[in-house]
Amino acid sequence: MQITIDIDDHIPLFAQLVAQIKQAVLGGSLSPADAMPSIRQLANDLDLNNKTVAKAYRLLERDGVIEAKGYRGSFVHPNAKVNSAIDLNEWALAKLGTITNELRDGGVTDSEIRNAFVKAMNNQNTRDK
Amino acid sequence: MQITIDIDDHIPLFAQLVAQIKQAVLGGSLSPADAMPSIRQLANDLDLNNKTVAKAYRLLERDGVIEAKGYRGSFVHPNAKVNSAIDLNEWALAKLGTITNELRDGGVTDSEIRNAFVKAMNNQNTRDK
DNA sequence: ACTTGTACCCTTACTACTAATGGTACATAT
DNA sequence: ATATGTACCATTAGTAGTAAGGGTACAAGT
Repeated sequence: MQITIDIDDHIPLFAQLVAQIKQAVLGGSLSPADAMPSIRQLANDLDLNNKTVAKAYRLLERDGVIEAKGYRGSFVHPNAKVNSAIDLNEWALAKLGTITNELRDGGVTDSEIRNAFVKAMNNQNTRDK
Repeated sequence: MQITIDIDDHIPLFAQLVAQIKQAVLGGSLSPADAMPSIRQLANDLDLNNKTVAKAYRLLERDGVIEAKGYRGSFVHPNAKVNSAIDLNEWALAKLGTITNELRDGGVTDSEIRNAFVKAMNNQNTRDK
């Protein structure tokens, strides 16, 4: 597994990590059940902060690419290859692109769309609390 | 038509104006074909900036509550009463609330939803240019 | 001349995110 | 003891939106 981080890139560091690890899985250089380097280890190797790597790992686990097993470390998920091909962000982008188009076509202002969006997000937050 | 503006209210001034004018239409104190005060006139009366009133009028016209007739002034729209009951913002809120709920249930992070949203808005902008 | 809506220019103050960093601490195991 | 993922506390700097105000100008018509 080779990972190169470009701190001058406009893509966030954690996102570069996530993308490259998914690529490694898809390319076969990472296989299911392989042990991942520990968060602290990888952060040290790549000269990143623990938090940045931890964030990437958290997202990777949510996406079913790796499995965190507490003190035993993290491992490549059994279904990693399939799950790496699924892009939640693209899904979100497509979904949101569809309605924002619909709203704009309906005459709703960009400002109003943005306002309604933050309201929608806040409603969910208070609902969950 | 009585309008009271509360500058200490958290609701934006232009929004207070829009809401109260719609209320006046629904309540019957403003009827179709009635002449609206001019933007500058109303701004003066309510001690608001021209821009604030102009923004309210722009939104009211888009909603089909008033009709702007250039140098002749603005008038209450023939279908004002029906159109005043339609709330584009509520429609937008409902639409966006549905999608954001769906995305959150799908495991997408709030941050990711927000990022995808701004991306979706930007895509539309570049598409329109 | 005067008023109408409208369209630009720009500025101010505010709000709310984001990414990233740093530090501390915890339970769970070996 | 040591290492694991994880969960808090916090700050810094940057981005991007908002509402509102100020000014200037225009064409269209009276």
